[in-house]
Amino acid sequence: MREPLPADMFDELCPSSLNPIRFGDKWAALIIRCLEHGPRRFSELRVPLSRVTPKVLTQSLRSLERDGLVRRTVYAEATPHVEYELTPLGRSMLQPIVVACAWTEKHWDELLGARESYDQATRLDHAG
Amino acid sequence: MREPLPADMFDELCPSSLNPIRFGDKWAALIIRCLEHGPRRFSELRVPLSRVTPKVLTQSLRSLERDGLVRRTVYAEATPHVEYELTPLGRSMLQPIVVACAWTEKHWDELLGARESYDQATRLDHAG
DNA sequence: CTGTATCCCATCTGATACTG
DNA sequence: CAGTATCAGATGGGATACAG
Repeated sequence: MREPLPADMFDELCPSSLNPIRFGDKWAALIIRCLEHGPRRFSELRVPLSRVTPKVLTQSLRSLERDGLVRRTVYAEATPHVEYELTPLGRSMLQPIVVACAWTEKHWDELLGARESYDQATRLDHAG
Repeated sequence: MREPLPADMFDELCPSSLNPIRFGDKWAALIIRCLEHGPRRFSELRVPLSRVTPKVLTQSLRSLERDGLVRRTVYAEATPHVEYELTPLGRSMLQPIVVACAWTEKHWDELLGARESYDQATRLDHAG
């Protein structure tokens, strides 16, 4: 039995919307990291990605499948289900993702600080 | 006198629209690489980025400036001009960018092949 | 030279409800 | 369980023209 994915796997502030580094669409990198340790079912992915609607999650998975990064397998058994897993190509993408995430993590404060300063200066500009 | 940037610096097929790895907006990574070897003027950047309209180029530069990745300097001399250059933070981003670009370059064919196969299979699906 | 102003369209993302 | 359908909003990007 594999480990369930934790619901708090991703910080609410972490999604790619604030992260300047993006791999494909908004959730692609997070999905790939969810698949790092083996195949996952759709419902499993929904746990850590609870803020993603099923429609968007499907979209994103299809896009990853299209790029050959993820393989989708349907099991038409008594309890039918679907599993997603990384292809070798998808797995190879973990390296640049990890490097990028490490950069972001390391410079997160610097980044937020810069934005704050810039926005404040801009506001003052527009006011005065 | 610094080297002018070549007009064919970027392949038409290369822009981030096809590249699944993105750093910020569509042109951010390309801009950062344009600034790798020193400051550049707006008009200089327009040469290799000829497919980017001035409005969008400005937008993207502002966004990079906001994130503290690029510094903008105005020279109000007889011939006024503006120079953009990487901050240390921006320079540090070169590493993840280079890693990501290396990945994309290495797996480009694989990626395009996967898309083609997927699209073809999808078309057949919808036809038959 | 270094941008801005408008207008517009495409894409992405999301909310909500529904289905084989 | 694993999605799809529909509608809507936000955002990004681009064309074109103009300005300090």
